[in-house]
Amino acid sequence: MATERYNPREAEPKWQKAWAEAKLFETDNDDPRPKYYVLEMFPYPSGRIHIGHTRNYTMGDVVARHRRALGYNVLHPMGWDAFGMPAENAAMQNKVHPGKWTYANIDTMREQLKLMGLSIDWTREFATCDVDYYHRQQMLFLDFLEKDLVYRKQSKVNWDPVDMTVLANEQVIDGCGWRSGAPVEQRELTQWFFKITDFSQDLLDSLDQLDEWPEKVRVMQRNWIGRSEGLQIRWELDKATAPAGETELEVYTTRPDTIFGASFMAIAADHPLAKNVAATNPDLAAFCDECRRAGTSVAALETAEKKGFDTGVRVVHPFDPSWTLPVYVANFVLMDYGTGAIFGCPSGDQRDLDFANKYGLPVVPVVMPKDGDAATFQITEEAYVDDGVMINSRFLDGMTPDAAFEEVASRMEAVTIGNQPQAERKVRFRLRDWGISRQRYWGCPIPVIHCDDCGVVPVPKADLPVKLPDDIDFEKPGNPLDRHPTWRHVTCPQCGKDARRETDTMDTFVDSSWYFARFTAPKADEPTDPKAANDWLPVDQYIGGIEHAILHLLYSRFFTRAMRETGHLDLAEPFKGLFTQGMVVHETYRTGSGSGAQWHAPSEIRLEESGGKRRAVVIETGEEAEIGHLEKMSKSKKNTIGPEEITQGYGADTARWFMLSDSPPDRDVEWSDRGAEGAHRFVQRIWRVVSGAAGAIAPGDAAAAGGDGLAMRKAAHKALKAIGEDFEKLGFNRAIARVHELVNEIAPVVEKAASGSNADKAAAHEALSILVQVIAPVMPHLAEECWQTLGYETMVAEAPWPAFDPALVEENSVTLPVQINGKRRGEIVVPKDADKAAVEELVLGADFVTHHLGGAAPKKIIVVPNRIVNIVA
RNA sequence: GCCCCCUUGGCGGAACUGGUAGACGCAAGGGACUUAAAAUCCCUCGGCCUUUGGCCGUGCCGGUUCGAGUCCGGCAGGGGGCACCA
Repeated sequence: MATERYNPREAEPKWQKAWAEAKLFETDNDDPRPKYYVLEMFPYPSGRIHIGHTRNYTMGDVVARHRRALGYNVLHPMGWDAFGMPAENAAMQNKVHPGKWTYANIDTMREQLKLMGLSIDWTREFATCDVDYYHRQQMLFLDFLEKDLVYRKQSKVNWDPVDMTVLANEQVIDGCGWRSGAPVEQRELTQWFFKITDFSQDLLDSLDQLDEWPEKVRVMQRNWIGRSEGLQIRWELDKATAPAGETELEVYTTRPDTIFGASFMAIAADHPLAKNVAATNPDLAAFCDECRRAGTSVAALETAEKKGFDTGVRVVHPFDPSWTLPVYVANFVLMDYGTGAIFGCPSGDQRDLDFANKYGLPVVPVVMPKDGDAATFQITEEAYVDDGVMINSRFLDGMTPDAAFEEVASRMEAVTIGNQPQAERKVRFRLRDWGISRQRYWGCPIPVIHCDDCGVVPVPKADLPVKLPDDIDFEKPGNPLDRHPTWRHVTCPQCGKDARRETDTMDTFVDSSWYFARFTAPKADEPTDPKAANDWLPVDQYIGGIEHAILHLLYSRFFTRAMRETGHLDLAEPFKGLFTQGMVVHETYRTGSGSGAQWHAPSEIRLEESGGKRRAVVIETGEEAEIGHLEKMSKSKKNTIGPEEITQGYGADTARWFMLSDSPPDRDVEWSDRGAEGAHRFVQRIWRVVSGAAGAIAPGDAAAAGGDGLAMRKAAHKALKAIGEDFEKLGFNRAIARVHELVNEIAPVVEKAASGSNADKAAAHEALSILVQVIAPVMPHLAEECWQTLGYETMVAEAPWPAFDPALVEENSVTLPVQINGKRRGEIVVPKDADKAAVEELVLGADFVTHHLGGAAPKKIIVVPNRIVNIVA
């Protein structure tokens, strides 16, 4: 039967309209069926969607459609992470209001997303820059403030002295501001912080329960929280060298066992002792300034050359009053960590060793391998960091480091100096409180007022929202909120006098730390409807990029706990299942180099192949472009493919199918036109198989089918079982491979069945129905078209997932490979679950076995039931 | 610098919990159909050899095991994160 080609340009809009009219994807909170919440990390509205974005929405959509078919009440919402710097950059460059720019982008991107046929409940959509949303975020802030989860303290920022603005780490390039090029300073500002450290231990312990998270994300979070058990030690300053008013230096260490290997103390440039000495020592003051000019990021500090400056101050060793050690200011010690001071043990730490070698400080080995020789064991270029035995450590000699730790700790705890023990055991966390102040316009205003008399006064809830003013200009440097003529002037809600609004806005990570809760009741007056939040949360399956493995996920875990303390919901962990997907990458095309470099979009390029070498030619100019590496799709490198380019040609289903084929979902996938072509061929093949047979087959008594018909049913039911399991494990690429296998198996049989018995026709109808249902989550439009063609009157999007017949899935015999000495020599067919004795007998009777054994008796026969046989000769 | 991940044919990848390495797809080559092209269908497709068979082969070196892509130790290469990008 001749059939027309499947036309996605016609079918896709048609079915999207049909779904929308039937309101199939609008979710009712009161639906009594079991709930399933699937969520993809919402996008930043940067301008246009490219198919890189759509891959994870497609994954979520497959999960959503599959779960819906399994009978769940599915929540699958979408929104916009809409505050942030790019809007301000656009405002400065294009003189367009950040809000206007953002909402225009959202409109464009929503339309693009809709082309993909995602089963999203659009009635719940919001953007975090909607006043309705940030109004509720301000309510949360006030509740947190009341519960003592928010406070202010001094903290450092990257300050651009020319642009008069605070810079993000990414805006600091080689120590200079990206726009002004001026050297960046570190400035202390009073800023707002969330007390995430209140939950350090709980955030750490609860990771063990998140067993549907990738192990690597849990490891990253564990390291980030960084729990350590150590000793806080007070070192007495040598009176002859101590500056006025200073008597001791407090140091935190996780290795008190190495105390006899100590050869120097290192303190942060901002340590009070450093500041004290610097006041009378201009050279030190200059060195401290230099340290402050380095970036604020750990990576910048750690990769910078290790430098120190001797303060001249000496400390006295706690176990030897005659032993003094120098105190250095060092550029790798951070005031935020521990006490801002460490003792350096060069033999046991590579960084300390490098430092000691540079400044000619002693290196005394204190731990050596168990079988080492204490008399000759030396450390010169490489520190010894492993376990072993203590040496050169007086009363610790011969102990393990662990025992030495205990010994030092208990001796020092027992010594009292000035009414306090000399040392204290302390659990510390690397995790720092979350600084949320941003000196920017395009963010959620922090709802407080500064009054000269009353201090910091929260904005009364009745006065919320504190709205961002619309009339702003980005012409001048600095924060537009600061220099707005009227916005910041208010009366104090407590005393009625003139007061000033807080002009800091919130970190955009705050916006994304509770949006998943807001989706459960997006129109509620309070931040959440606690019943809806508790019913829906935790999110059953959260899908997003690995780049959010630490901050976004940790902040959201904190927020959920804080919202529980303030009564907005009643759970601790927001995301039950987490999946981190890979990116879609594409090669880049560049002409010119350096500052004259120009990037070209794939659509502007023609690829040629000659002599086994690929060449890229710019179509318009004929110029050859350099083919660059596979990179994440980005606007700046122009290596993006938009969904329209696909939907206008092959259709959304082809793009969805291609993006989930081949590459496992947690790895990157390379977009290639050939791959997309291949995916589209398969779309047409399914259409051909289904539409070609549909008119000649009909539902009926499929169970009566034998021979090919039975084989076809077995193939379909086996595939159905396997694909269902793959979808549950998010094994989309495996599911797709199985669909290919299924089509390969049934296509020839279906054709014959069209002219066969009624039982064969029924078997073909059943097999094709199963095929259509298993492809429906990935290729929903094609599936609807096929479903209709097969004679169904309802849509496949609302059809329940079919059940496989266990009898058709079970095999009663199994092919066992037979190895002799670990090499495969042949195979035998045995009944399923045959016992070992029977298998051994069969194996020993096989020709190829007797041939290989050459008459000798086997030493041993290993039979792994239903798996393999290995004969040891 | 620290932490984490990855490495299997020409390419993307499959292989459940240590049990037939290369499923499935892409590309390539050959054939059928066609006046021709597209589309479609069929065959071949890790390497080597003395080819109804055999040897080698999962980044490299070593180990555990009857058996290792999978586990352990070491090394190399590539990628990601590092607190104001989102």
